[in-house]
Amino acid sequence: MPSSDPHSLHPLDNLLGYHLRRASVAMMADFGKRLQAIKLRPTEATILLLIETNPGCIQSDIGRILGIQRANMVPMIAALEKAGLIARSAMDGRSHALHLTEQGEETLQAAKTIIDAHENYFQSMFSADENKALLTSIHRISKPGD
Amino acid sequence: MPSSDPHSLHPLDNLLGYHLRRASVAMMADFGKRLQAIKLRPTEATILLLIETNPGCIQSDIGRILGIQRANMVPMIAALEKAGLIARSAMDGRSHALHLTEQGEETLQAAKTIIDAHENYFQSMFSADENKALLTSIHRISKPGD
DNA sequence: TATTGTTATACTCTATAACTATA
DNA sequence: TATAGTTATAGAGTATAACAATA
Repeated sequence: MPSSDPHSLHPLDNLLGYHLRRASVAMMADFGKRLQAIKLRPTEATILLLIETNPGCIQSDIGRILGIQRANMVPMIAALEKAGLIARSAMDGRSHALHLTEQGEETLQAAKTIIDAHENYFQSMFSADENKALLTSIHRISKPGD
Repeated sequence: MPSSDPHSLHPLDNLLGYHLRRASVAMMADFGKRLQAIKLRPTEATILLLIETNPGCIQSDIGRILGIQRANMVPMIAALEKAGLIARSAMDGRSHALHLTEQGEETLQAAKTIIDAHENYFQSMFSADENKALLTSIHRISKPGD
């Protein structure tokens, strides 16, 4: 096998997909660990952020934004309601508007502090320019339509 | 709430961790879909690459490199052996050297063609300079020690 | 006819604890 | 004492199919 074979020497080294996965796992692990302090999981914190920005949205909206199946949204929303962080009020006969409770807003503020610390921890690995370039590039990969 | 709140307008837009996750999921989905043609899963293709580059390695080595628990390596290696893609030969009484079979080498070559197409599909979103910067940045996040 | 919420289910991936045999 | 392989098990996350109620 020729030594110029791009897979030979370090077969994973130039693979964007592999390192994207490892980086994502590393950040998710750090985020999850930090969120344990307020008994939230990463997806739950993300849902609280979305409800704050889109009060009155329905759980199917959130599922579409986050790429989560409707069926899998059910236990997540139920858990947040049971924990007293969100409230549901009937819109039509089939959908319920979602809002943060007072406790949900308080928890979200704590989550935001954690998110900032977590993001700063990783983003401080890079210069401002590197950071902007990195976010722009990753956006391009993750955006569905673009 | 002040409009300068970085979480308000598009609460996920500036979150590196969120977009890293979405990008990783997008690439993994594409990779997995392409690999179905040769009945491999992403992790299995990665293991074949590592065995080719490190013939005679043991499954615990692979687990350490990929961040997979020893217990979870067992069914993966067993499946690759059952599929006739790898062979095990006793080293000591407790560990087995791993090698690709002929069929395993053939399958790996097909996997490499798929990997190249998959990587090119995503890396063609960027210029050569952008690509290098992106890989360098992601390496920095995913590398354990650095 | 399409959408919302729901249940049930299954499959993958991951994490932990314990055991054995070997070094 | 530490390591390699293994088993069993439990917890997430994710995917599909089906159904009732509603739009």
